[in-house]
Amino acid sequence: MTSSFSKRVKDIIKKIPTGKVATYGQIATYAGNPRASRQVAWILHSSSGKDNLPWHRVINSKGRISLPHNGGYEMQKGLLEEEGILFDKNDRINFDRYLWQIFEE
DNA sequence: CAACTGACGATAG
DNA sequence: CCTATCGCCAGTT
Repeated sequence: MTSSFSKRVKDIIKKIPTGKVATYGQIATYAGNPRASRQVAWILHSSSGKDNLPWHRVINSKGRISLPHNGGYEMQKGLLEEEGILFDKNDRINFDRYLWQIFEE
């Protein structure tokens, strides 16, 4: 079942520092598969509530939340704002300020 | 083993 | 900005 990839992804997500966000591509890349961004999303669905994953810190490459406005979008946005992550008027996150510099750790 | 599924990404128009 | 398409990969059925 849990191939090392999935485990690594969960591990990485847990390491995202408060006040920072990461993209699916980033996580997938860091986990060893630059093209497995979909699995990252899938894993979030699979175990965001089971493990204590800060799923709200994971966004898409556009700097936006992928969830529909009636399916968690507002909740995720609220959680991020509580951590000090603000959105611009296009509802996008400013990568220069909030993107997790994953290779610095 | 085959088909299907995704909270994606990049590209093309 | 938008939609349409294809690629990619792990996990399910």
